[in-house]
Amino acid sequence: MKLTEAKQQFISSWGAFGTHWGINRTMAQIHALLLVSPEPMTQDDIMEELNISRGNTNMNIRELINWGLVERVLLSGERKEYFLAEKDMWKVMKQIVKERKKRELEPMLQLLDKLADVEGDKRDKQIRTFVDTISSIKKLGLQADKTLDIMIKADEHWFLGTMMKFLK
Amino acid sequence: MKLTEAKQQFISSWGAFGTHWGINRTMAQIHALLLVSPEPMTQDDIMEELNISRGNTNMNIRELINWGLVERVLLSGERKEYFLAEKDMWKVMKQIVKERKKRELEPMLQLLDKLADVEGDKRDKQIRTFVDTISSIKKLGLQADKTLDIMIKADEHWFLGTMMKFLK
DNA sequence: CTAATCTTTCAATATATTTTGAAAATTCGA
DNA sequence: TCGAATTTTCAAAATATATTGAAAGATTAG
Repeated sequence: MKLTEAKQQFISSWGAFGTHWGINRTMAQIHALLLVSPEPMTQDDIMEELNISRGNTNMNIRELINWGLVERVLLSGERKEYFLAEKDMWKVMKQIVKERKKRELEPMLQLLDKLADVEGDKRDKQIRTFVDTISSIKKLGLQADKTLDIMIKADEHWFLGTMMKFLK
Repeated sequence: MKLTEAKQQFISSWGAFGTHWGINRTMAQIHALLLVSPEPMTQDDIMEELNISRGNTNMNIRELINWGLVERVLLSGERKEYFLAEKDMWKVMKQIVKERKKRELEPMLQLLDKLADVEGDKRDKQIRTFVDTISSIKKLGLQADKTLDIMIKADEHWFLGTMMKFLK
């Protein structure tokens, strides 16, 4: 397969993939494009390559920067901004995990805390089921929270190596 | 907090949560409702409780069944179908992981395999970056695949116990 | 300071997804 | 087998989300 075709396929699949994870197609496509680009790219480069509008490009680059996946680069002597994606996929994964944990898991755990102490007779079946469900979700959530925290801090080799030994 | 309010909040947040994970709001809400319901419920019960149409209810219940999160229950002497959610959250999580792995991770790994052998001079910077990126995504993906497989087969106590030892 | 270049915003538009509800299909008791 | 009860389907409508592009805002070279 030729590079151009492979690149197209990668960008398009990464985009489709993103939509399953609550990330919009364009954001994922820009990310994919920058991931396989050896050099930093400008907004215009990206617009042209993906055939999308200036506004759309701008918004989604910004979002990628918020997620910590892309950084602005200033090339000396150039007026334009260039954009560069983090290429170390372990770091990329940790960054995504970190953000999603902050944006989703942590608020959910807070909510579960509030919901856990519902009033009423604990012998009531409705109440008991509610409390039990909430508390088992919370237990699993806390477990995940801890595990992810360690992963976020970990070095790739240590983490994967140790993990593999344990899970064998 | 009263049970009714707590339930409302749980259902509504679980729905919002779902949308961040590529699951539609209604499907997540029905799941939440069934998770905290001690008894199996009928389609009509669900429609009424969530104020949604018959068609919508039916479609999403079926989708939950496809995901293996809800099962049909026939109560003796009753014509109607009842629906019951798996309450063991460890099993629920394993089931979700299993399905997403099959639907998303595995196809992605297949694609990466195809993309990995792009033609061309490996000294070309474009090609090298492409190949390197693809192969490091693949490496991480395979790692995840293995880990998730172990988790899917694992018993909760063994898995969490091992994790905890590992993470200390 | 000015003008050219570049970036950001956002209302309007386009697209995609979800929901409805009525009709068709199925199921099952009598 | 009939017909009432129940489930399923799916085209149309409603809603939600993403995209455009032109205008406004910001930045910097000269």
